[in-house]
Amino acid sequence: MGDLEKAARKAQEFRQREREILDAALALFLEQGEDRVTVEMIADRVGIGKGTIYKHFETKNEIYLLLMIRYEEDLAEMFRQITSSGDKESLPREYFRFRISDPRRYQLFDRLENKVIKDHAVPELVEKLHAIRSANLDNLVRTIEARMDDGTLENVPASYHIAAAWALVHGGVALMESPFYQKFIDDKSDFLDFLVSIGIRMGNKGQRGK
Amino acid sequence: MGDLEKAARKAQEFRQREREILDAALALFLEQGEDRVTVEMIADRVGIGKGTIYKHFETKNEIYLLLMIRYEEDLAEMFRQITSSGDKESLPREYFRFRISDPRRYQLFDRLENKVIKDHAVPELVEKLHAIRSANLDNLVRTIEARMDDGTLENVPASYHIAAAWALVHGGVALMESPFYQKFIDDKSDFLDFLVSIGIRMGNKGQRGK
Amino acid sequence: MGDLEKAARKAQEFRQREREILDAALALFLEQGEDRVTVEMIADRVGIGKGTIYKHFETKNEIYLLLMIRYEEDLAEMFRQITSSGDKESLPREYFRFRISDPRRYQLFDRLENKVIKDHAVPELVEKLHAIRSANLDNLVRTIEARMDDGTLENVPASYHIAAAWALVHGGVALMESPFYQKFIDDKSDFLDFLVSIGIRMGNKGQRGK
Amino acid sequence: MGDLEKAARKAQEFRQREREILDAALALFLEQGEDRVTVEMIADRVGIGKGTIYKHFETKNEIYLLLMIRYEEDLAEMFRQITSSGDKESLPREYFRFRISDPRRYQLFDRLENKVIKDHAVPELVEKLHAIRSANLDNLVRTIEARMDDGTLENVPASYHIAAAWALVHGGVALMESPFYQKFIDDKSDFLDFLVSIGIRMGNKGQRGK
DNA sequence: TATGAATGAGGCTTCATTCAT
DNA sequence: AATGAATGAAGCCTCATTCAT
Repeated sequence: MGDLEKAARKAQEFRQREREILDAALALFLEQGEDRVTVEMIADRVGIGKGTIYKHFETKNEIYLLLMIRYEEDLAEMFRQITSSGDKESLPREYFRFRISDPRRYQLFDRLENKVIKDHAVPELVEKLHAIRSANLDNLVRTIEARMDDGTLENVPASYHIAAAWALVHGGVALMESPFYQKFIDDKSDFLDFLVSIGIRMGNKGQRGK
Repeated sequence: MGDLEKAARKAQEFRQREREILDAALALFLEQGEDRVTVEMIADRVGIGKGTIYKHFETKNEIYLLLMIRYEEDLAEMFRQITSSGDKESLPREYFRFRISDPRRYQLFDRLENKVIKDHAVPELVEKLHAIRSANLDNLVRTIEARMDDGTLENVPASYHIAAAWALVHGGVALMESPFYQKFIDDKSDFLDFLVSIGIRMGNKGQRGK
Repeated sequence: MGDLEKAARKAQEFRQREREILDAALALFLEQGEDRVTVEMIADRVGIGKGTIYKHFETKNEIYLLLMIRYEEDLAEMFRQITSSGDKESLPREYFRFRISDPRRYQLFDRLENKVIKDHAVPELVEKLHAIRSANLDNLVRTIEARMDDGTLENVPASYHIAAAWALVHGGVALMESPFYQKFIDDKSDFLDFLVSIGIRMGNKGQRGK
Repeated sequence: MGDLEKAARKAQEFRQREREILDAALALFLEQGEDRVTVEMIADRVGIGKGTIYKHFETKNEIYLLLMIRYEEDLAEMFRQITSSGDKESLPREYFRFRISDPRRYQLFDRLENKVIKDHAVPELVEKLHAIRSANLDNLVRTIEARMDDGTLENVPASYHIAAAWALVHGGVALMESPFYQKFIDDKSDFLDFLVSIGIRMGNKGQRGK
């Protein structure tokens, strides 16, 4: 095996370890809440030393950000696949399906983003995160605009439709994850149908003011 | 002045101080974020010693809870007033108006509740909080049920209507407070109109499946 | 005892503890070198908890500076006493005597000052330190200027005389503290006499160019 | 090319690399201060791996020492050249000129020597350093003694003259490098003239007691 | 020989809570 | 009741050194 090959393998392993760390961190954050998880706990779960984590990430905040960026990049990847498959119509639906698919993570990231921004931590990465998200939303915007041209959707800025859907999803997730409201709703799946039906007709034309 | 009177005054002063502490704590939490606020900072703002705070509250978590309970009790009080004024119809509207009226606080409490529950802290108070909230929601439920009898609202469990509205409000607040989405929406007040219009027709009859 | 008295005593005790911490820190720095001394070691020597140190000082760097400021203030105090005793003539001699009197400390502070400045740490205190030192040197300058008017000293800016003496003292201290040069000089006290004689005639008039 | 030649070339390359490492280390120490420079930074600047450094030096302290030894050996080399050129008279002047020529380095090494000695690190190398320095100083001693025989210099042990000059240089350097004293002296080059004039007449005969 | 990933002891600092006065 | 000094567990991060490849 040549030296070049070796180096490539090493680099690969390094990236693999990075992924392991991020996976472990994410799992722990979800299980115990980010505040309760120390860098040492992450290291222990991966089975490496504390210091090793700092070969991969400068600070704990960077781990937060990288996790969020990875999430947003997964979304971008999904968008790319859908776009190349020609089924642009399904973009918004898939977008929100993705977001809801793992509500705990969704909430975690929301919390983390707020915290990181409040701390003015790692601003370059925050910017990067927002750039990716912006690009993703741009895709959505274009799809929505096409639908407004169809006349299906009420003719307001496309961002309104997206934001409103985002809000409903965000609120729905918070609701379903809240210990209190879980008791308040008897039949969760039935309620979710109700919520989805609201979401679907939310921006439809001819509804307003009715 | 008799001893009894004196004791009564003292007790009153004690309760007054408790209120001051809670007010200071709330103000600081909103200004700086709960993680950045130490018990000492609260004491300093009230102008008392740190130890005194622990004469009133057992732990910092208790302060969190008491703040939330006070909020929920304010809601209960509002409900009582509206009910006694006979204008039961306006209950839901006022409920959500109240929640939105101070979005920062609304989010703070949401965060705190999740944290406190995750920590299994002060469970008696959590229960109390939930009990008050349940009573409040019961009031709403009754009003909503009346409207469904009218035929105005779609005939699903009343909790669905409430929860859906809660979700939309919750999501809307998160949206408007998020640094990222603030940039995404150009004309905030116009968007809010849009969101409100959705909220209003959300559970109206005859919409579903359209 | 009144409450006021009590408070005063407490304040006094607090300041006393501060002094204890500084004394312990200084002793340890001199014994082991500042890099080897941890905050915990200082606390242990005083017989208090680590956290207590941070009630008195914000950072380890602040301890460094406070130590230096105290030293410079002791000098100022000495100056005040000499001035009030009317014997202004002896100011320079006493100044340098003081500096040499504890060479280890003198060197420690020199090292600390350089380090703290390189780290841009606690700039307000650095400024304060320099302000006090400036005031002290101003006193010296005035005395020196008087001597130049006498015609005893060569007529150059007074700061030259002071700085030259400072340099000789600084170098002499470094020499006497250096393990290597200690071996190089056989009879230390004889050499010191030699050095002092140089210092004394250093700035005398009519020497230059000879 | 024979195996022997190859081995020789390898050995030479190895020594060359050692020099590169030391150069990089010195440059970094001067730029950033020794405490801020990690072994990794040195390796990066040379463009090699961190581990390689440990093939050349056992510890970071050894790097310190080797740097100082190299400096002292450069001095020895200079001495050898001057001696062979027959101009022994200029030895002391050149010695001090050399020391002052790079004041930052001079101070760095002083700091390092003190640190290393305090840590009892690599005693063999410390000894070696001191041996070379002793030899260098012996050369100086002999020159000085010749001058005392001339009657130019006051008749004290030669080491006194050397040590006194060393002290003045050391102090002068500290002065000129100190942020504080830099402000204290207005016209630096004028002051340096003053200091040099002191140095020149410092040990001259017939001055003492004046 | 060269590498650089991995290590983990060790340092600084924070802050909720306690307790003697 | 009120105080605030004292505590120490706990967290984040650094970096010289090791060692398997």
